[in-house]
Parts: sequence; C-alpha cells; structure tokens
Amino acid sequence: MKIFNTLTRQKEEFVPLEPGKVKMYVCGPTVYNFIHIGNARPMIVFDTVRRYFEYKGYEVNFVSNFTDVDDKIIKKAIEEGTDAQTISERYIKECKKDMAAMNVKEATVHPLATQEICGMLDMIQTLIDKGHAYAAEDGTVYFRTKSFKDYGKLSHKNLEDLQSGFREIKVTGEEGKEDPSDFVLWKPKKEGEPFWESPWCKGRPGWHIECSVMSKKYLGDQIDIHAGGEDLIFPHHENEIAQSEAANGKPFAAYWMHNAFLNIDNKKMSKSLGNFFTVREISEKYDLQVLRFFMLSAHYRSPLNFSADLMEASKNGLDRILTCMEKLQELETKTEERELSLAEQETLKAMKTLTVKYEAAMEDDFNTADAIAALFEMVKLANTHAGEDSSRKLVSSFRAEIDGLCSVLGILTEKKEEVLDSQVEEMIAARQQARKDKNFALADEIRGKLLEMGIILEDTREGVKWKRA
RNA sequence: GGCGACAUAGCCAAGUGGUAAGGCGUGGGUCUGCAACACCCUGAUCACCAGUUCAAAUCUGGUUGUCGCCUCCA
Repeated sequence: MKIFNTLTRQKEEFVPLEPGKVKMYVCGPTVYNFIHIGNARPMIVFDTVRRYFEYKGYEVNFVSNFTDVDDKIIKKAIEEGTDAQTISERYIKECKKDMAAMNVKEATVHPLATQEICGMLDMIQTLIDKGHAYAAEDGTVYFRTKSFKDYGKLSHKNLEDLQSGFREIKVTGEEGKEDPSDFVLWKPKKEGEPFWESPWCKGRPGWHIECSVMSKKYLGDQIDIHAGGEDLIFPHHENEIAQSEAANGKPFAAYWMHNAFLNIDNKKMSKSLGNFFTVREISEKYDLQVLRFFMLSAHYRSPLNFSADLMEASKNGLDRILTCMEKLQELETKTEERELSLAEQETLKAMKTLTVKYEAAMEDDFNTADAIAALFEMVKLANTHAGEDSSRKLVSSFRAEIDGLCSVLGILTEKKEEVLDSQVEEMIAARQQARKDKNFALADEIRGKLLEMGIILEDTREGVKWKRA
C-alpha cells in the first residue's frame, strides 16, 4: 500500500509501527456551528482510508478530536448570551448527527480539548524544562521555534522565509515573544472567558498543543498516520511536530496525509464570498450518501469543485449502483440454487479481476476515483450477466462483492425499509388495475399524481417498483 | 516577495514513456402500452511552444492561465 507523505512529498510504501495495526489521528473541527461541506471532506476521505485498512485486516485505532475551546466558540457564546460549553456541546451533537448521515464511523476515541487540560499543562512544563518553551511576563507561554532544528520540515519552509511573513504580527502585539515565529502554548484569560489554573497564569491552551497531547495520550508518542486538511500543514501540523518531537524526543507521525480543499465555483468557500454550505443544508435536498459519493469521485489530494450540477450527476451515478443492487437482491430470491455454468464461472473470474483492479487503485494512495471506475464496471457486468435464469450463486456473489466494495467507500447498498402510507398503496393498486384494463390515460394520471407526491414508479418485469424522487 | 498545486471530451474525472479508464449529460437504437430501469451504439490526441526519445498526455525547458499556503480556517 502506498501513501503520499507530505513530509517527504513522495508516495511511500506503508509500513505500520506495529504489524497489523494502524494508529491514526485526524484533526477534527472546532465546534462553533454546524459543520460545512469543507469540513466534511477530510471526515469522508479519512474515514474511507480507515475503512480500507480495516478491509485489509488492520486493526485501526482512530482518534479524532473536537476543539471545544476557541475564540470563535467564545464569540458565539457571547452573541447568544450563554457559555462556551453550551455552544460546543450543542454543535458536537449536531456534528455527530451529520457524520452518521454521511456514514462516517465513530472514532475509537473522540477526545475533547477541555477534558485534556492536565495533559497539556504537563507537556508545556516538559517543554519549558527542556528549554523549548518560555513564559513571558504576562503569563503567556511560547514555544521557542529556534530550539527545534527541524522546524519547517513538514511545510518545507525555513525560518528566514517565515520571519518576513511574521513582521506585521510582531507590530500588532505579542511583544513578549523572543522571536516572531514563536507560537502560543498557553495564553492568559480575558474577561468573561473560560479558564484553567496553571503555573503561569489563569488561562487557556493555544490551539496546537491539544492535538499533540491527545495524540500522545490515546495513541502514544509515535503514531502511523496524522491527517487533516491541507491548510493545517502550516502552522498547525508544523507546530504539532515541534511540540511532540521536542517533548517526547521521538519522531511523531510516520505519514502525514492532507486532503485538498473543496471549492465552490473554483473559489475557496468562505462566508464573506457567500458561497458557504453546511452539511445540514445539503441533507435537506440529498441523501448524504450522495455527498459522500461525490467527494470520493476525485482523488483526495486534488481540489474538488462543488456545484448543484455535480451533485445531480453524482446522485445519478450512485443510483445506478443502488438500482443494480436492488435488482440483485430481488434476483437472489427468484433464482435457482444450482451449480455455476461454465459461462458463469468465466463471469465470476471477470468480476474478481475487477476486484483486483479496485484494490490496486486503493493501494495506490487511495485512488477512489479509479476504484469507483472498477465498481461501475462490475455493476455493468452484473447488469449484463445476472438474470432470472442465472444460478443463485452467481447473483449472490455479485451482490456480496459489490456490497463489500461499496462498504469500503462507506456507501450503504441496503435499501432502507420504508412503509408507504395506505393512500399511496391504494393509488398504486388502482393504477395497476387501470393498466390491466388498458386504461392507460388513468394509469398515467395516477402516476403523475404520485410523482407530485415525490414517488417515482417503474414498471419492471418483476412488477411495479417505487422510489423517492 | 517566499513555497506549492493544477491545466485531459459538453461537464466531472483516472491515467506519469508505448498511440487515451469510468461516470454524468447529449443523440440514435433494443426492451416497455408509454415512461423509467437496463442493454447496444455515439465523443477528446491530452493549454501552448521548443526539446529528449524508436516512442510523450506522461520526461526537460519556456509561455499562458487558474488556484492554494505563508494570518483563524477542513
């Protein structure tokens, strides 16, 4: 399995620290609002990475945090006249709902920054003791970037370049810094903010320290994969490396994975541009599986453009797969239990070849676009070769195989059992009678009414079927 | 200013040396009372220029264009 490592800017063969196990940390969202579709991309991408590892038999310890103390949360709390905890608890709950609807598995652990303050104080103290950090007069604790010789190795920047970029910040405050590129580990509280006691001042942690601490606590000093959005490379992940490696004296993550951004109309999504969508908004119009399928249609390291047309195209594509699975499910009950014919054995061989193609794509830095192509080819194979006169074994094999490959992508193929209300049932029955009587005008009229109610009817050889628009 | 990414059919998107996967859409056809589903057929020489090579979308150099990071940000 090959993974593109941001650290080396190369695809590298994946070798776990411990055979058969993967320790993975993904930076989670700051919970001050409903998550947006940009937040959804890393969630979906790295959930898929996890699912593939599990498909390959690895035991994955997957840790993803919620940042529940932050300026934006505090700001929102002030706006609403409540406290930060109320805000973060509310949006963690909402975020988990969205994640479930996108079939993102729960992490092994979802730590909260506010529950890990002790560990942060310990690590900050260690950094001070080792000379990697210092407290300024006002109680702010800074990391001394010059003390960490590898600073910049992830983002491939050097300190001199960074100095120029930081000039302005030095002017606007933080005079307690020894060096403009030093960053905050602990900062004093302001009036009305949540705070914790510490040896330096009453205050709260800087943003970067939480991930170093939670990763260490739940996964150990060294982990296999650390992942997040590409914007986190600098400064967040660069700073995490500095903190963790300076404190622990060991290399931090072996592989660094970063997903590219999701854009809207080729522009970065932002509130100021007015091209901002929450996952919740999308869910009003689409099953979030469609969003998931859309996100996986491109490679995770390529920028992906979002638009209504593309969602529509993804919906149609996904429906093709789901329709096929529905058909297979039905065929499974109708076909005979018998030995595979020679031709059917050949078909299954072709199917297996496509599984190999699918896996090869995933092995190559999780090329989901290519994997989906193999999946579509398999669907076509099933559509052309599985019928009522097929052996049940063939039908079941297709169904199991496609279902397995879909579940790696986090696509559920099982149709949700839904009960139609009796009025709709009656209308469908009435239409069937009209068709029998060759009163097609009435039949079409009923079909039209149902369509207005959001029910699409299809007359198949196996009888009438319905689905939601 | 520093660092980096990208440019493939109407749209989306794989492919990193041997003459272009897959999906959506379009048009034609088979099936169907019709429609839908499904199936068959239908489409590009890979931004531009120069070079390396028997051979390049794929390597090198240049041009143009788009975008991102360097500041909170997935």
